[in-house]
Amino acid sequence: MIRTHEAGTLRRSDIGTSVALAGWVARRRDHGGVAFVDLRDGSGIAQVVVRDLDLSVQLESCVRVTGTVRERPAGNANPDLPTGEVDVVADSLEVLSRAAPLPFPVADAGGHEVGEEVRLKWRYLDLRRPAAARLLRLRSDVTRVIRAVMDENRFVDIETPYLTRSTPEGARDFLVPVRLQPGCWYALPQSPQLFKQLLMVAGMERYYQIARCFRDEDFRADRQPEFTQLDIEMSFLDEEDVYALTEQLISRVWGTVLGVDVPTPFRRMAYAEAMTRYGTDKPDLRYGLELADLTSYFAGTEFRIFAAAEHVGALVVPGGASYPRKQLDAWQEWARGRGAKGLAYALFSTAGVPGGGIAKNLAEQELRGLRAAVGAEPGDAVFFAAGPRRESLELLGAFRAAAARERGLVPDGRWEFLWVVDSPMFEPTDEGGWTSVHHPFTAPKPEHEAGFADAPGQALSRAYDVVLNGTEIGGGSIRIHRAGVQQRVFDVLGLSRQDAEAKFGFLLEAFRYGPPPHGGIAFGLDRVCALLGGAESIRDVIAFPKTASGSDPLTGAPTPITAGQRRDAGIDATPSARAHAGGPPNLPAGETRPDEKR
RNA sequence: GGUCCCGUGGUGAAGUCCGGAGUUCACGCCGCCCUGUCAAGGCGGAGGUCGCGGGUUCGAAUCCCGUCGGGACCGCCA
Repeated sequence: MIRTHEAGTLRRSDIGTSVALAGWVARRRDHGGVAFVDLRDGSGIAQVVVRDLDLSVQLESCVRVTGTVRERPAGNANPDLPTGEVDVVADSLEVLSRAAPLPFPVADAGGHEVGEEVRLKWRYLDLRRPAAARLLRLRSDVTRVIRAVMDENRFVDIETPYLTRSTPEGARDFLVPVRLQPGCWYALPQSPQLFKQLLMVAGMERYYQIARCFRDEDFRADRQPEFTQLDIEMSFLDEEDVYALTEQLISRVWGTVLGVDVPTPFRRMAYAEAMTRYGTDKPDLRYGLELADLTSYFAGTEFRIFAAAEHVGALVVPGGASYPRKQLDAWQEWARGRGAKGLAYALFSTAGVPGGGIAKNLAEQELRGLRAAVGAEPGDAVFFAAGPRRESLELLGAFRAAAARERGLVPDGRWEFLWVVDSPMFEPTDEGGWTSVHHPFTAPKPEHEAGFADAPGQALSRAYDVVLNGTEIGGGSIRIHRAGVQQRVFDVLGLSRQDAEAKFGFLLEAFRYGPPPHGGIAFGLDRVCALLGGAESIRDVIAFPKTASGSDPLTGAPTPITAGQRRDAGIDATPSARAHAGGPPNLPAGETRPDEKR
């Protein structure tokens, strides 16, 4: 090594030692006769004292310094630095490589944020900043703990293909042309779902993988076209085995990475209860603010909007009576942005009397009992949503989260884990049919196994989601392992035998050979790391993330291809009859083969 | 596919609503001064197609239309 010590490790005990350091010039303070250089390497920063040496070097140049560790003169220690009691008096300073003028300040001078696009274009400079580098190191800590726990539980780490065919998730696939079979395409996996089930048929019993997944859908702050799952599948298990393993994993990760003690077991809540109390299937339990159901309270009301509604829900906003007009209008605008007509409200005066908003539309005795009915205090505001039950609940659920943020009711440093269980197997489609809430291989609860086909809307599944602070960080299910049950699910989904065969015939074939009862779970590793690190976006925990339009400012990807590449890849080729006969084409879910349409 | 916000020297912002000379602030950069700073300090200086195109106007960073890029959200992502 060309250095003897790491800069951030120097302490009083090193005083008197001759050292060689190598790193980057983070900052320079030149007093003429004496100058100070903050030398940064991966371990931290040490101050180098330079006299009579050439310092004419751009910040962020890479340098090697030799010198002696000295105690700083009395009164000159810097308590903000771990190395602040010492400095290195340089006797040589060698420029290993010069830096060009910087596109943005790497050391956070001025305290201002740098635009994300600029940081991503020079991501390698961005990552020199300790705050950015910290998140990648944290991610590495997380995966190390995960692998340790999975190993202790005798799980087998197995890689599955990235060049494959469509899996049954509902998202669009990324496609890869196949030169050797012009006109044929691989799909990148949306998850290893089918492969891990095949591995259970294969008798691997305990599988896990930290797997890249690909989905060609629009972005969000917590979505990227490629993202990472911790993917787990087990044979001969029931839900409790998944819960126990998950809780062990999470408490170890939180304990090791953050030093936080996560109590187990986690709370559990039925899907229906979560929807009713919080208006979402991933409630944030760091604060109260539960929804109120006023449907029966307003059963006989003269107020048409409430009288006509299937459901009248309400949310009390503490202190909301003092909202200025502007804020009340902003909430209306917020609701319209979510496709609602608005958010009716009433304000409780300090005497507890409701007024404002829709109060004038309500009868005397309705107003009199309102505060007790919704559980409001004087000075609070109550907001109403009336309409179809699910829509009303979801609007209030979203409003609950927004209002909690706006009111400052979301506490820092709390980790509220929750299992959401007993979710429905199916939900209605716009076309009047049914679609899987989870995926088509999710087993029904035993009490719904016989009758789920007769009342698909009532059937509950053996699916489970882990929710943390209002974010879904993982989900999975016990799978169907019996052909008859699987066939009845396909029937409910309106999937013909032919379609089922075309989409995942290879899985059904595998299930003819004694598949074990099995199930599993997958965690969104990027989200987990973002939450652990306090990052605002999963982009911050990905080394080289993409922007919202899917481009990478650093490499410039994606790029057009040349005519030659296009020809070689066989993009425009018609698949040969032989290739076509080799198997059904990669088709998006819900579409039939072109030849079946005729 | 839709809604909203943003785009101004290298960086971050103000200026835009209400048109009047590229104006301002902080950081960075260049030069000079400075022997204990740590966001060092002082003095001086350079640096801008106001994302791009079109329109309105005597005159556009500012108003209008379009477009590109970034971000947030809805749809979508089981």
